[in-house]
Amino acid sequence: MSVIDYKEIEAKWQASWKENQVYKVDDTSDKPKYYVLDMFPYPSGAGLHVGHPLGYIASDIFARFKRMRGFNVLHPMGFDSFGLPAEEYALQTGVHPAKSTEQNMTRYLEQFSNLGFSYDWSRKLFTSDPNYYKWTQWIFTQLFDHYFDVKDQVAKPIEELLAIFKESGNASANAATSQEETFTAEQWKGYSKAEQSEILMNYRLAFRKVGYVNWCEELGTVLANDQVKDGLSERGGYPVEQKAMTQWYLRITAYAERLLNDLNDISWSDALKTIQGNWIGRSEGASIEFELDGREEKIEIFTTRPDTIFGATYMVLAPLHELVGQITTADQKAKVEEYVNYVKSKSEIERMAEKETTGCFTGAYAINPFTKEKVPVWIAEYVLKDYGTGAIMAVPSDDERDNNFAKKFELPIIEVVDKSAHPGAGMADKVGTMINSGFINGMKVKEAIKTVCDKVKEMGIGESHINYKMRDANFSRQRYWGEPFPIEFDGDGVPHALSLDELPVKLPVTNDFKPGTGGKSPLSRMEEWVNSKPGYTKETDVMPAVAGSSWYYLRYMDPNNDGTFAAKEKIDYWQDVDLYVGGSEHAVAHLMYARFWHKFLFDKGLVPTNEPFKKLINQGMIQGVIEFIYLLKEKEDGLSKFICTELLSKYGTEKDIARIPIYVDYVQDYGSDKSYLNIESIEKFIAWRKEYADAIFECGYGTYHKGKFTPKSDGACDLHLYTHSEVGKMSKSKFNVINPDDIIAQYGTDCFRMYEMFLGPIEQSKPWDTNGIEGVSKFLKKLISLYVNEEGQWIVTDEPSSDEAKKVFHKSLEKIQKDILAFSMNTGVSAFMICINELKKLKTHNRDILEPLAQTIAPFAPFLAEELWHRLGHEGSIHLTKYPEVNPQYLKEDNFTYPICVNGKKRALLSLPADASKEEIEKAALALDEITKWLEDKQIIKTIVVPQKMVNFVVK
RNA sequence: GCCGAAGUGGUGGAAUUGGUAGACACGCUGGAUUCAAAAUCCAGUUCUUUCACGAGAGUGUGGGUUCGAUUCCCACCUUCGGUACCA
Repeated sequence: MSVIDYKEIEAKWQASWKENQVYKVDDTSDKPKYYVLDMFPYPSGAGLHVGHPLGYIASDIFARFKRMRGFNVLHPMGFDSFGLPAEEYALQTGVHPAKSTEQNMTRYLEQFSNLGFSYDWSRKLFTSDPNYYKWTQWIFTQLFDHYFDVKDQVAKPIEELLAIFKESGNASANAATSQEETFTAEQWKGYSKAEQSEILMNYRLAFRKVGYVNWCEELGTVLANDQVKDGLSERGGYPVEQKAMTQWYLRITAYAERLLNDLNDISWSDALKTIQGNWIGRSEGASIEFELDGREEKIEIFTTRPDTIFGATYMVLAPLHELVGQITTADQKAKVEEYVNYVKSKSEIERMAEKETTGCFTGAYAINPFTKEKVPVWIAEYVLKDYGTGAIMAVPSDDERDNNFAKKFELPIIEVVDKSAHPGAGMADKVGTMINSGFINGMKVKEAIKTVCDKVKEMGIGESHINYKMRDANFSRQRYWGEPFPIEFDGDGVPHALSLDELPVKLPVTNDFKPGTGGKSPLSRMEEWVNSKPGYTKETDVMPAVAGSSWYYLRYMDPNNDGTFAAKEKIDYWQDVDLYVGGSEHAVAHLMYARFWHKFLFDKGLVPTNEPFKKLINQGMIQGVIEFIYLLKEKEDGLSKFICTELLSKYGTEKDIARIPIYVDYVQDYGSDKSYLNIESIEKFIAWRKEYADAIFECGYGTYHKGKFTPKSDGACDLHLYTHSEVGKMSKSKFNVINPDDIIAQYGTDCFRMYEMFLGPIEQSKPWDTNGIEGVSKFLKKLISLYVNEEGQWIVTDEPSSDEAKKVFHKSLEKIQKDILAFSMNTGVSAFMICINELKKLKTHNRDILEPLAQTIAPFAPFLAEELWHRLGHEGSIHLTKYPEVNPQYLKEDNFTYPICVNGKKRALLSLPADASKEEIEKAALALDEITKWLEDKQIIKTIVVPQKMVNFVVK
């Protein structure tokens, strides 16, 4: 037992900090502001797991450091409390999501408190709170009421667009749009209200269009991608197909250019910027129309290589392209339908990952506008409906996938680019000289691209076009536990945004969360709610979880404001997030949507900055071990059968076997190569999954069935059913969540905090283990022993410390500060360990070192530091004191130890004065016996002397 | 498939702009203390070879640039994250 009882001091200081509101922050101050934000968690039923605090601890250290460095630090926390798991739980148990979510939040709050974070809890928010989602809904109505002016690159009120339509139709409007037809002012005025509304949908930043969802007929519901495995529903294993449905979307594509360009202005990692850039996927090219042989319809394609059009020997449409049904010939109809059904049974990700080349001929032919040749029109899963125009001209000579496809289906390949002058250039490289290409023969690729673009424009069949891979964001969920849309439809089915005084549209209370009919949300069945306003019906879809998280960082600035989403003067003070820390798994979705919303609010003059998160750090994930047991897909004599991993080959291939994840706690030696289930484990498993009570469990030593173990031969060992272990995300659905609670109870919060930091670089992912925690625990005890002896006596003296001890401290202080600023917390902890080891050796008990030492470690070990501070005789919190300054006087080194190398290999060490000249260094090195023996009979060709680095002799 | 990241002792990891590979810990081995254990302290611990001194090899694999490469370049392998409805 340590001389300081961490449980006692944790309770004491938690209460004291709360009572004295140590971490409460004002919205005005003479100090410079600093905003440190953590990605808020979804309050899962499994509780906060050991992966969450990794980023939270690091940002807390940073926030505490900044505070002690004289900044006014905003460091808030809240909950992303809308989400699918709570609704799934409600479906299974009948517990209302609001209730389970609240319970989970209470649990999280306790865990947060135990972790000693310096959050200003008076700013707590959660996205499922009507006082919060009122403003989420309000921002949505603003998106609905705006369009994007492409020329000015700014959002404008829809009224301005209406004025343009009335004045001169839509041809002159520079708006981001999905509208294809043009109309005149007269035509516009002649349209009905419903028709006008339909057209405006093609302009609004929040709009409705048809999109595809994962539809499961058996379950009567729409499924998340996460809930679909191998084309079957995870729950029940029923078929899932792509179903068309009218849904809400956000026109994020309008902001693509700004989202891309403004990446240059923010301090994010290059990797993350690259990911976002690739996600936006800007590509320059041309859209070109191909006529169909003997038909009215035309196929519009997008290509980045218009120069290769003479090599376009076939066309490919996305299988879900609307033209497919129209152009397919009678004799190909059956085959095409079969193929489309096959594609519909697969998720997009599965289709993209498909290694095998698949496709189907439609029977139709298009006309290459330049060669006038008839080219066959195919459909294939490698062309995606939502990318570009959902159709391509295939040029097998210059595109890898087209090439594979052409080879497989024996389609012609015409070489059109001579790359002989560019050895090593790949198919996709835009270099070479055009051949077999009519009027562009002999041109360089770049020139040919421009020439073809000009030509198609002249011919009236196309134009230069910038395409983005990024798609508009599907914003509808056919679910209950999300923000209701602030939208009502009138008698003509025209949607209207509700005004602010009608918000929030509260989620109706119900205990029945089953989906509505035809894939509609559960809300559709609540007729009273849907029809509460005479003559109107409410939208019954709800918003996705990204809605609430797209602007929450602004609400923290003014969390309780009922008159606006956040008061202007408070936003003007806090501006934006200076440092944002969160998991790398959010690299695109959340960060892209939040940037989009922020830019929209900026356009409206509601926020003063163009980007929300100045600096961002992506922490790696703490992974868990996922344990699986193998279940035969076919029952044996009507009984389920689980088999040991070692028997896998006996029972056929992976195809015949399902992998069932199991609670890691049930598994013996989990995570190791030899993880296994014994009889006790199986009994726990059966108690949990009662449907397997009758199952047979077979391992190499025997079988277990209904409580009885039958060995295979006499004297066989116990049951050892080996399991399959994998490393993966910690998740409730994988039954592998490890909570920090037990570790904190055993070692204390300060130790847990420092251990998580000691694990390794913050950005790196790694599986959780507690192997090294003893070392950190010992370190803290050693630290305490500088202040208090084993008998519990206070041993700090007022005598001045030695220069040697001061040197140790100030060198450590310098390193630690540098590490905190670089977010290199693991090396910071190491620096503390080295510092304490040396101070211990020097028997340092002097107040002039131990006081600043306590302040130095305060951001890392807040409880212990506070306790020591008070025992040192101070009133008030250590966390509100000023961080110690480095005294450069103690950083100087008199000597440097040189490695002396021969041919790059270290042969000796030599300590010399730090200011020794090159000549002196060389001379001293050559005098060493260890070196002369390597130089005998050899000739020195070159001598490299780098002061304060090394010496190298090159010999022959 | 595509995009991004990582790969260093038995383990987690360290190593300024290319300059002593393995800091700091865990584990292990031996010793001290103890009736014994825990705890604590001391010493050792990349591998091969050697009684030892020493020598050789070594940062996922294969090449390259350099006096010198964990670090830079090329090709590949493995693992993890994302891939638009998990959050």
